[in-house]
Amino acid sequence: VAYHHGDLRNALITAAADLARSGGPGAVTIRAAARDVGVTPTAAYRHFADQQDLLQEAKYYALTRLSDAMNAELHRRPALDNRVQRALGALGAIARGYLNFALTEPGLFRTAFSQGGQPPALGIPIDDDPFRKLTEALDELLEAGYLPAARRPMAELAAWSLAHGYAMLLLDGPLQTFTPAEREEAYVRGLEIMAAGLGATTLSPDLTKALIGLAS
Amino acid sequence: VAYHHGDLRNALITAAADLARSGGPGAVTIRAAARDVGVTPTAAYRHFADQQDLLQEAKYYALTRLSDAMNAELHRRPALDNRVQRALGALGAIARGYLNFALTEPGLFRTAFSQGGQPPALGIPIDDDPFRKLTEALDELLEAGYLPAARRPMAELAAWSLAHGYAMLLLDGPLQTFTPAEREEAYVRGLEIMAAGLGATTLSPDLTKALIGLAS
DNA sequence: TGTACATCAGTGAACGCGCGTTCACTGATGTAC
DNA sequence: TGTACATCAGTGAACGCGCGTTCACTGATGTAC
Repeated sequence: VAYHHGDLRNALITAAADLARSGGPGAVTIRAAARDVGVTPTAAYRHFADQQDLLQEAKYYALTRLSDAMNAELHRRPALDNRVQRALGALGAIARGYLNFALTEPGLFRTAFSQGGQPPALGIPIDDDPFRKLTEALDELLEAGYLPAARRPMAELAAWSLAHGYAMLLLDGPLQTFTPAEREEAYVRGLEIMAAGLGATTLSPDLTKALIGLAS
Repeated sequence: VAYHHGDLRNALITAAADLARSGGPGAVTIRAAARDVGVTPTAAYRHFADQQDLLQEAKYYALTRLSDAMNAELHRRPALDNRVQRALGALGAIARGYLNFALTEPGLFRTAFSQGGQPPALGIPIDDDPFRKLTEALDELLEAGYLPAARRPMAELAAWSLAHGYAMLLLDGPLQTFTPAEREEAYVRGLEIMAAGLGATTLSPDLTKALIGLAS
C-alpha cells in the first residue's frame, strides 16, 4: 500500500543493497540508506526494527542475486545427453556463476556472507535454488555410477567450500594480485581436482588413516 | 630500547591482538588498544602511523598464530615410511591445523583474512611456513607418482581454498549450526575428495569440456 | 456525498557514543662537555 | 663525576565525524457515520 512516500520500505532496501554493492556490509547503515532515499533516519524506523534488520534485508538481496548468477550460468550451458556430462556441467555452471558473482559484485558477495544476523540457509528460502540443483547433480552422479555411494554424503559441502574459499582468497586474501589468466587457470585446476575426486575410487585404508589423523 | 613505558609498541600490538581475538578485525582500534594498555591514544601515534597500521600488526600476529597451529598439527603426526602416506599426512595435518585454528580462534582467523591492508602473502613472510610445506607435500605426491603432472600446477590453491571455504562457511555461513560431529564428518568427506582428486587419473576431454564451460 | 475524526508515515531536533586524529604541552631520559 | 641541555615518549584537551536511536510533533491519508 502506498502512503506518503509510496513504498519506503522497498526504497530503503534498494538503497541498502546499493550501499552493500559499493561498500560491503559495513556501509549498510540506516542513516545512509535514509539519506540516499531522501528521507529522515527516523522514517526508517517505521519499517525496520533496527540497523541489523535492514542489513538482514541487504544480505537476503545479495543472496538472491548470487542465486540469479548461478542460475544464469546454468541456463547458458547447452543441454547434454550423457548423464555424467550433464551433472558435471551443472556442477561447473554453478561454480562458475558463484565465482563470477564474487568477482563482479564483491560488495554484495561479502554482504551475503558477512558475520551476524541470520546465516544464509541451505537451500530453503530462495525459489529456483541452485543449492538444490547442486544436490540433484550429485545425486545424478551417484545414480550414473560415477560417484561412489560412500562419498555421496555431504559432497555438496566440499564443492561449495572449494568455490567459496577460492572466492574469498581472491577477494580479500593472498590471491588478490592474480591476473585474470591466473584466476582462470587456478579455477580450472581446482574444479578438475574436485570432479576427479568425486569420481575416483575410494582411498585405501592406509592412506585414509594417514590423511585424516585424529580429531582433536 | 625501554623508555618511559618500556615497550609500548609491543604492548599495543598485544592489546590489538587481544581485541582481534575477542572481537574480530572491527574491534581493533587505536583508542581501545591504548585504553587496555593504560595509556593515552595520542601515545600510540608515536609507534603507529594510523589505525590501519595497528590493524596490520594484528593481522600479522593472527597469521603467525595460524601458522603455529598448522605446524603444531604437523608435529603431532607420527612419521610415516611410505612417501604417499607421508605427503597425504602432511596435507591432512595442515588442513586440520587450519580448521582447528579457525574454530578455536575465530576472531583471529577473521582478522587474518579481513579486507584491507596487506593481504597475507603466499609463503614468504613467516618462518617455518606451512604453505611451503604444503608445496613440498604436493611435490612429493608428484614424485611418488600419485599426482599426475598435469594436475600439479596450483594444486596448493585447491587444497587451501577447500579448507578456507569450509572454515568460512562454518564461522559465518550456513554451517554455523553444525554440531561437532557434523563438522568432523564434512571435514573428512571433503578431505577425502580432495586427496582422491589429486590422485585420480585425468578426466576425459568430454567430461572436462562439460565441466569447465567457457570463461565469461 | 460530505464532514469529523482516527490513524500513522514521515519530520526536526536532539541524546550519547566511540572513533581517528591533532595540538600545545610536560617531564623523564639520555648526552655533551 | 657533575651539570646544562637536547631529545622525545607520553599527557590532556579538544576537533569533527557518522553512527544508532528516541522524543514530541505534524500533516496527509483513510474511514465512520
